[in-house]
Amino acid sequence: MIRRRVTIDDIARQAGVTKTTVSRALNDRPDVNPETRARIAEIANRLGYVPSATAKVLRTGRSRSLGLAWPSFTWPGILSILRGVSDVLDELGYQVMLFPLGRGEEAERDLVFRVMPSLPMDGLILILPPGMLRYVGELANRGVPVVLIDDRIEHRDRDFPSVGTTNVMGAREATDHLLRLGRRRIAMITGPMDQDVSRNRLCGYRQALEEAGVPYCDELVVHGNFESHSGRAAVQSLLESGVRFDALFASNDPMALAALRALHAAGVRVPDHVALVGFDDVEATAFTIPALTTVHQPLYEMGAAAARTVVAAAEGRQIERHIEIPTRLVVRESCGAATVPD
Amino acid sequence: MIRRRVTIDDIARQAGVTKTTVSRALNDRPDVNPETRARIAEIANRLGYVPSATAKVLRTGRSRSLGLAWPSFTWPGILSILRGVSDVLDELGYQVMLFPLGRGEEAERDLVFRVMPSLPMDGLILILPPGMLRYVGELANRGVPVVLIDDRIEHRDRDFPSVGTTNVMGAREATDHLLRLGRRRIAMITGPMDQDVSRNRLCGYRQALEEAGVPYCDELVVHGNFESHSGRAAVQSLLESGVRFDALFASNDPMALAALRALHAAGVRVPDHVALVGFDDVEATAFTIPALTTVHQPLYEMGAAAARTVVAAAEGRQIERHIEIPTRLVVRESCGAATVPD
DNA sequence: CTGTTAGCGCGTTCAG
DNA sequence: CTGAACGCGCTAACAG
Repeated sequence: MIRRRVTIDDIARQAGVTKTTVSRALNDRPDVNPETRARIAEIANRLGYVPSATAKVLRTGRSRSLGLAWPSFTWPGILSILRGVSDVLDELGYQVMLFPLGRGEEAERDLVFRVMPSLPMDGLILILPPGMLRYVGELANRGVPVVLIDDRIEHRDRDFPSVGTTNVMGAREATDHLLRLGRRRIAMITGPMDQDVSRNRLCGYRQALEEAGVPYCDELVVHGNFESHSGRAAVQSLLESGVRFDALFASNDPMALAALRALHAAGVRVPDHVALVGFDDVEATAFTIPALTTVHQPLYEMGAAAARTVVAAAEGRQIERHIEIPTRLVVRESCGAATVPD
Repeated sequence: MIRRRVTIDDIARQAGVTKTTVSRALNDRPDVNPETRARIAEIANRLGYVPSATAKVLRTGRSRSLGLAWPSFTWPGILSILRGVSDVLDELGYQVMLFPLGRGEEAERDLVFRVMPSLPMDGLILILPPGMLRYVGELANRGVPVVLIDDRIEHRDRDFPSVGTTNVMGAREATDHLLRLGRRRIAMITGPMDQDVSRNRLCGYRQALEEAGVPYCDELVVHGNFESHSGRAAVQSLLESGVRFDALFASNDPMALAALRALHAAGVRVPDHVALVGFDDVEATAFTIPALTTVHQPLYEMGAAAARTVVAAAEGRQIERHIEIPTRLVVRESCGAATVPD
């Protein structure tokens, strides 16, 4: 059985006032007689009144809901971000609407020119692969609060605020960890060098070596592309080249996992012969044997920070242009910890 | 610079007609002069008109958007479901709003009594942990289309339609695979026996044995609780009991992964000494050495099916009460395949 | 402290 | 084929 929706008019009638007064009372506005307010609250409650978000939006232009644009196809890490966003927004009383960007550029255009103007979103959180920022700048022009989450880019001063992480420092800590364990011939598998993130992680690696006074050695650095198979290829090429190495730092976990497997297949023992470190802290790293030491990306926290930022912007508060959340080294078994000096 | 929103009134004025006509033209209604229609379309386009979803909802009561209630805290599998839902809804032109249920029962009540009546959702997809179905029945009463996704319950005839999977058959196939490989002493780690899913998977195991004429053996069955550590405990208890076994079927992957590790630690070789199979096909299973054979849960497809179903219901079409999507055995290395007879 | 009036943008009668 | 008038539910001037 479907009964008609209870409106402020119904309450007004029962309370013997106008809907204006009801509206004021229910929204905790000043200038309402405490008694009247109480009476209205009681009636609203008794009638099971629930405000119509739609009508409110139409009138006020604000909806307490945000869009979350995500590349639905990729990468499990997105789940952590989503959780971070969702938890914070839930707490702040905001709703989240999901916009998959799987269709690529067309989807982005749709979002910017059709969906956002149509739907009542107070702001937008973007989780975009690098290079997909074709149209979203337009939103910033239009005054829509937008925050970008990207573990790959450490950019300030772009079109809109962003949340990132410390790729350089993460890589430096990882490398440093290997150095402290006494490893000196540390090989590295990079990501695709046209991406900031790859350059940054390589940079961190070099910094650590330099600080430790260990010479950088070109033949120890092999280029990968963040895909699993390139991790395997990298190991093969290292082994074939005959270059000696006692540690391996892979720029991301999929490559590290593949490397582990390739080393295993070649009879190289981890961590005895070669200590291995990855980057990202994907779920699987905890389950391999040996479990993989890796650099944890604070994705949950990044999502949470982005959510807080965009809400702040939507509510007209001042916000930071760029927030950077530190990575954290997760030491597991693949480095043969135990013997850490300090 | 913020310009005022373009409305049908603006178009009407330019076209020299009323907004009534514009509305009709833009919504592909009959009874509009083709010329007028074309002219209106042209003007709308030129002005960059975007309909206000809010106003439409207020007027029509339908929003082309659905709610997706999810227990944000748990289980990576949720990502696949989310993708399935999101992809289908994107294709059908529906929006998805996320409702985290992390706060538990209170969150559910909120959703049912505050959020759904307030927001203009045409339907709701529920991903709920078993036992959390306290208030949602009320939505069904109110005529809101609701579909439940649950890999754990194979229930028909409940309050609302549901999408599930074939736990019994999946377990039977897994066990059968081990039998075909010549294993006869197949141990099993169950889930918590108060859950349907655990009973079903055990049931599948027994069916397979029976069909193969292999006697069911009580001391080969150890009870776990789906948590990692219970997988380790189960292996320890099997080893300590001294019972001979040449295969192990774990009721889910976390337990299987832990079991792999425990066997490894005890010097038991997988698959040589013991063939191992899990259930769920979580990401990590592909990365262990040996990679884990497991039963794939069609989570993506379940999400997709649920989305299609709830849309159908929202649009007044007839729907099935229960959809069951088959599991699929993913053969990797932990059973020592190769020698499969047929 | 409260009521009157107006309108957010749209779809839908009911007349022509 | 088209227009006039109305209302979805709510908030915001402006009066009193």
